[in-house]
Amino acid sequence: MSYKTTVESDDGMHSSIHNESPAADRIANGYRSRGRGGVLKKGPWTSTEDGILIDYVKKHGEGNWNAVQKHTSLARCGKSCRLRWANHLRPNLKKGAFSQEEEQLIVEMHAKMGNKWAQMAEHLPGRTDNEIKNYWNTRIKRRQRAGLPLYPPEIHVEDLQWSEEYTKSKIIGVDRRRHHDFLQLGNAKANALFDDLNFAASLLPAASDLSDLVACNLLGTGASSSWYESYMSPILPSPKQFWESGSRFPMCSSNIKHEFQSPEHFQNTASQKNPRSCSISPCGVHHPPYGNQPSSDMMMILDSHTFTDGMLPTSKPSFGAVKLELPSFQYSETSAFDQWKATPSPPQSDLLDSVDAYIQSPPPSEIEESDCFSSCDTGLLDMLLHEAKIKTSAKHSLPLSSPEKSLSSTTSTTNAIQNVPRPQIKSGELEDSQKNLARSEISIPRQLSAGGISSGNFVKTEESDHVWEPKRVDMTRPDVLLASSWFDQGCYGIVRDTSSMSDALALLLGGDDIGNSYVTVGSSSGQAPRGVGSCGWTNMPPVWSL
DNA sequence: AACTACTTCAACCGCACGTAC
DNA sequence: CGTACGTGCGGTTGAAGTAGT
Repeated sequence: MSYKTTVESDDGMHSSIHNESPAADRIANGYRSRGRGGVLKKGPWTSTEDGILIDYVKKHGEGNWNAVQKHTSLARCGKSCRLRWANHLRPNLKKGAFSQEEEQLIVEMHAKMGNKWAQMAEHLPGRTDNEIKNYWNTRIKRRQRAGLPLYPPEIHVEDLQWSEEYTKSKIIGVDRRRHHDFLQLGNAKANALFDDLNFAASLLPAASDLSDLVACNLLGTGASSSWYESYMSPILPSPKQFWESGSRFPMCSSNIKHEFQSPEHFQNTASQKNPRSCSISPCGVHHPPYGNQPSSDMMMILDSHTFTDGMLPTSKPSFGAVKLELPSFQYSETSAFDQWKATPSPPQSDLLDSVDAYIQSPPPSEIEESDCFSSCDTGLLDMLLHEAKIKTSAKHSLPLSSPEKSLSSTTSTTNAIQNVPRPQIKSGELEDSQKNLARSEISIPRQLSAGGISSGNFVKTEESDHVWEPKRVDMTRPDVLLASSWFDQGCYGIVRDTSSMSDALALLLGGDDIGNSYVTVGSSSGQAPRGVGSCGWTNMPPVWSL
C-alpha cells in the first residue's frame, strides 16, 4: 500500500506527496483526525504547503500556529507548522554542513549545557535546535564506534563564570563554595570521565560506586551540583516536589544502591525496563533491565544516548545505558554563555591531568573475560579496571597539598579514593575483585561523611580555612529522614533498620503512583517488602558479604 | 547490479510550562 | 483554583540516501 511518492520540490528538497486515499486510510497513512471530521496531514511537507505557510506568516507573522489551519487550506497542526517554519522556512537559515567553528562550539556548548539544543541554537545563527541535535547524535555514534571519548582531549571547556542569575535560578540551597568546586570541574574531560565511569558503573555494581565516588569526590559533594541533581531528579516524586523541598540526598545514588547490589542481582535478567512501573528505589525509578536491584539513576538512565552501540549486544535491553547528557549547566541567561566563552582558563589541576590520563591512555589488554560477567563487553570492564589502575598510579603523582585552593577539597577527597588499594583483576577473579572494589570503597564514604557530607544539609569539607556552619535541619522532613537513615547505617553498611528510610520514602512518595506502588508505607519491621518482585530492600546482601 | 548495513535528517510525539479564562 | 490552550523543548522514529560487499 503505497501512500506517498517522492518528488523534487521547488527548493530542491525531497518532499513527499501523500496520495489520495480513503479517509479511513489517511490516519494510518499520514493523516490524523482533526476533530469535526477534518483530517490533519502528517509526513513530509510539499512545496505547496510550504508556500501556504510562508504566505500565512507574511500576512500574520509568526505565532498562533493553530490558527494556520483555520485561516488557510493547510491541513497541518500548529505544531507541525511551527516546526516547519522554524526548521526550514524561516529566513536566514543556514543550510549545509556545520563548519569547524560551529562544530567546536557545539561540542563546547554541549559540555556546558548538556542536551539544551534550543539554547545552543541561540548561539549558532541560522542553525536550528533540530540540526544541532541531529548533528550531536550522529557525532556521538561516530565517537562511540571509534571508541573515542565523547569530548576530544583538545576540548577544554574552561572555568565558568556563573552569573548570579544562574546560580540563583538553578542552585537551590547549595553551598556556594562547593558549587564553585564543581564548576571548576566543568570541564569536558571531567565530563568524559563521568561518562566512562558511569558506563563502567553500569556494568559493575561496585564500579558504580566508584563512579559515584569519583564523581562526588571530584565535585566535593557532587550531590550539590546541578548535574548531580539532574541525575537525582528522577528518583523523586516529581522535580517540583524535589525543588520545593530544598533538600538534597547526598550520595544517594551510590550509597543506598550500595546496600542492595550484588552480583546475583547483576546476573538476574528477570526484570524488564519499565520506567513507569519499575520498583522505586532510593535512587532511581529506572530499572535496569538486567537484574532487579534498585539501581541508581546512574546505573540506568533512560536516555537515547547510550553506549550500547557496538559495545553491548543491541538486541538486549539497554543494560548499561549511560546518560550522555552531560552536566546540565543549563544556562538560563544568554549572558552566562557569553561569559564563559570569554573566560580565561584556570590552572589545570593534577586531578584533571589524571582525568586526561584516564581518557587518553589505552585500556589494558591483559584482562580476560570474566565468568561472572561474560555477557558484558570486556573492553568496558577493561575501561573500568583501567581507571582503577590510573587511580592507583595517580596517587603517587598527586600532591596531597594541592596549591589550588579551589580544588583542595576535591584533591583531598580524590586522594581518599586513591589511597584505597585497587586490586588488579585477572581472569576468573573479577567477582572477587568486584568485592574488593566494593570493600575498598567502604572507607571512602566515611571520610566523605566526615569531611564532605553529613546528615541533612550540613556540608563540611576538609578545608581547614573554611568553617561550615551547620544548617538547621528539620528532622521531620522525609528527605532528611531518608538521608539520616542512610547515614545511620554508616553510609555503606548493611541496612539494619530500614524503617525510617522506608517511612521517609513513603512520605516523599506519598500520593505518588510510583511511591504507592512500590513502597510499603509505615513498615517498621525492616522485613517488609519494599520493592517490586523479590528484591526487597532488606533481603539484598551487601556487596562485600557475598 | 543487487543486496545489506549504516547514516542522515525531517518530522512526529509526549511532556512541561506559561497564560488566559 | 482548575482547566484549556498555545507554545517550546527534547527524545524518538522512519524514510531516504549512502557506503560497503
